[in-house]
Amino acid sequence: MDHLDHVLRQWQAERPDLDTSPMGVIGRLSRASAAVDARLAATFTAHGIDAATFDVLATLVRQGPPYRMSPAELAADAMITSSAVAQRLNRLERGGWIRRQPRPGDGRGKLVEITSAGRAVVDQVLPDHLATEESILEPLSAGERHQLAQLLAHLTPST
Amino acid sequence: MDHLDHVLRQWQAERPDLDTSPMGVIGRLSRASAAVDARLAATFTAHGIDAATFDVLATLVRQGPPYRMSPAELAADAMITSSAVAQRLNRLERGGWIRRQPRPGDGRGKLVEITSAGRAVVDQVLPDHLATEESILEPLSAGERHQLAQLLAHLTPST
DNA sequence: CCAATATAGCTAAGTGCTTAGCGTTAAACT
DNA sequence: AGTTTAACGCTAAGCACTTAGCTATATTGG
Repeated sequence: MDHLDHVLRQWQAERPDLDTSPMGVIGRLSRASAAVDARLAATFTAHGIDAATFDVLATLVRQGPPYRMSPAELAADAMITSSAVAQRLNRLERGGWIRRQPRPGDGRGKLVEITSAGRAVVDQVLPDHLATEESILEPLSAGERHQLAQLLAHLTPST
Repeated sequence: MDHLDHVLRQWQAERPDLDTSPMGVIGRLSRASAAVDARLAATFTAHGIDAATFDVLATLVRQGPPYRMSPAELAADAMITSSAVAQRLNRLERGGWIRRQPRPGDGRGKLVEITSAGRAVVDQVLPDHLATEESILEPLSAGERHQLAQLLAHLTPST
């Protein structure tokens, strides 16, 4: 009897003419995501950064050498606007974690490169971050995790 | 081969020393939630409102008569701060969708009551909203929906 | 070739949240 | 009873995003 059970019961009493069952799934998805975000944020705060910072730095690291991406690629990867990327990069550049370089052969473009300080942040935070994710998933068996990932993939068209 | 498969492959190449598999589940959860939110938002926009507005009005309606809640209850239900609730209520009150009344017997408290105009908004939007949710879940069978809800509930401690 | 259009990245302004802190009323403690 | 502490709802300020629109460079099409 979680929160969504209560919500569905209320709807059933107030609007018995409607099939409100989809709310049970979508509502739990929304609340699970918010709960997970909150737990991840705590780890980032403990390391003096936030999720947006880690997101950009980790995305650059996982590209492998030479650890460079265009702002547009970063935007697509993080599912945010190019404007939001520009503002994130301003902060990260002020902090000395990334550098902007001109893109060879295209005077419009830039390449974002992580600095050694930025690499160090990822090296320090990543193990803790993974441990937090692992502890979030602790209630699920390996099979259940796989099953959950599969089901979620069906809700995410073409990303 | 979705986006998360690609991400995991990158991590495997760059940091084979770490078990990055939890990212596959948590990442898909995050992206699925974002994708769902975007689809829901489109329906709300089509009706000239946003998710926050619908959230408050629908929460009041599903309480049943007399459709009243305290701001604190609204905050707990929506998982936002009481400050955010106060600002949402300011907008909704300006729009004529809710009323604030003093709480009998407690000079500190208030009771938020939905107006007939607010009820009308929910009556108009709710069927479309449910249709959108249904279409989001369309790739999943009834059994899979139930399974997904169960798995998500395990990730959401005590809400 | 060169004008028209598209692309890349950015700033400015607007929005809705959070944190911090206020005034008011209720409850708890001596 | 009177003082302290807690609870309630709110505003002010700060923050990270969005949308709108800018400049500069590339590409397309007559």
